[in-house]
Amino acid sequence: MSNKKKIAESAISRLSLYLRILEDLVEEGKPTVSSQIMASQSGTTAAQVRKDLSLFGSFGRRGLGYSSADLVSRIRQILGLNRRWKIAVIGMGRIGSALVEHKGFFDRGFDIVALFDTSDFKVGSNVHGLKVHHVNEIRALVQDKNIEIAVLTVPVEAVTEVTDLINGSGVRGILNWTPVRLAVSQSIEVKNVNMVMELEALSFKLSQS
Amino acid sequence: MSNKKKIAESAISRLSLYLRILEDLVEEGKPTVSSQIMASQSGTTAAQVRKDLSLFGSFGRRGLGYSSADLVSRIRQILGLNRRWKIAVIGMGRIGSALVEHKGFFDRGFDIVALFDTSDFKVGSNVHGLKVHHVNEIRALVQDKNIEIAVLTVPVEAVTEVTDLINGSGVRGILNWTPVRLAVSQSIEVKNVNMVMELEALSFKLSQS
DNA sequence: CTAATATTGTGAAGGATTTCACAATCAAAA
DNA sequence: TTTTGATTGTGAAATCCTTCACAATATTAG
Repeated sequence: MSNKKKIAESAISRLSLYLRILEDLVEEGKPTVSSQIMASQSGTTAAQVRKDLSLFGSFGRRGLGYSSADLVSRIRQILGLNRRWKIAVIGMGRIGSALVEHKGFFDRGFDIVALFDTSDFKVGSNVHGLKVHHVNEIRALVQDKNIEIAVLTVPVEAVTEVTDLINGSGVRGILNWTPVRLAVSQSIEVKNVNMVMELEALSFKLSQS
Repeated sequence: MSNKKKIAESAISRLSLYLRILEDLVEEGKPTVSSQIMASQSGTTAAQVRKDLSLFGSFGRRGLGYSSADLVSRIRQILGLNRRWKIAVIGMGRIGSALVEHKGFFDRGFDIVALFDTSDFKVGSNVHGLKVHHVNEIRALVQDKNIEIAVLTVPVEAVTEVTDLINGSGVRGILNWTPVRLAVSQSIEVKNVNMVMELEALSFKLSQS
């Protein structure tokens, strides 16, 4: 499935947005939708919506618009959401545990199937019905349960140890909550989420005006 | 302070990144730093680093590089971090409460000074030493405490009610954790943080390869 | 004092993304 | 059947962002 055409990151996150909007429209019983409607609901332009979709094919009908239900399944297909993903959460601090108990992931196709921590105090305990394992067991459990994505919520001090364990474990993607650039093998996809950086961007904008 | 020159979002988040790197370098006692070092530590190019900085002035010395400490204070100035920001967290679910207890915000200049929720069950309780107020009190407390930023972690059903209360309350920026586009007055800056969208972007990349 | 080496700041080039604008197509109305 | 109105898909243009490349400037060594 090696697709050569380069797709912009920004196009992908808009697709994610369109998907949510379309699902709502289907729920509301709207059978068709125009690029204009999607644009206004997602805060972009109709041309942008059409261009984004055209990167992957011609899904609409001229003069008529798009079938909402069809577009939902097209976008799910494009984003790789026509299946479920197994994920591990590494780091059972406050944020890690809050994420585990968050229903939103399951609802959208992501199953949290394993939890890890470095502290002996937490290892062995239960979070939301799942046992917390020691990070040393990452490799074994990833292979055993076919886990492809790891959500990393450990403290900065633990990052080196944990990334070493993740490398070569079989994990293919990481959602990194730590404020550290991860030193992982090139083949692992990393997405960084950084609350403080977002607040700093807000701070910049507020200082401008 | 109305600066007309348009600065790219991406440049700002890199600046945030450089700041963290520079602070570490100062800590390590490195008095100067080159664009090359900043680049390799932040995963970009030396030219990009210099261009980013040059958007705001000439902070280095040819042949020598930049003074780490000076650059820290320049970037803090640029990002509006030469002051503390007061923030409110609205929505005391699992994620909201986890954020409140997270030390990282305080450490980097953001003080959580008020908490809100819609549920009578939670209102009146204490989270991390702060009383939880009813969202109806948003306006009064924002004005009283001079709060400028709100972090929104309420469930989707509550978004409309809460954004109505935020509009005109005096809040100037929102860090929005809900998967909903907020209908707020144009003068309010919104930054969206969406865990599921990040996972979907990972899903896309993993499906490509 | 001169040469060698390091490194910034920046205009210009190159590349990527967004917007424009319009032919193509469809349904419904006349 | 023809016209009208809606709407897509997409090259081309415009805009935005990144990279290149080099003059300018600093230090150090000889």
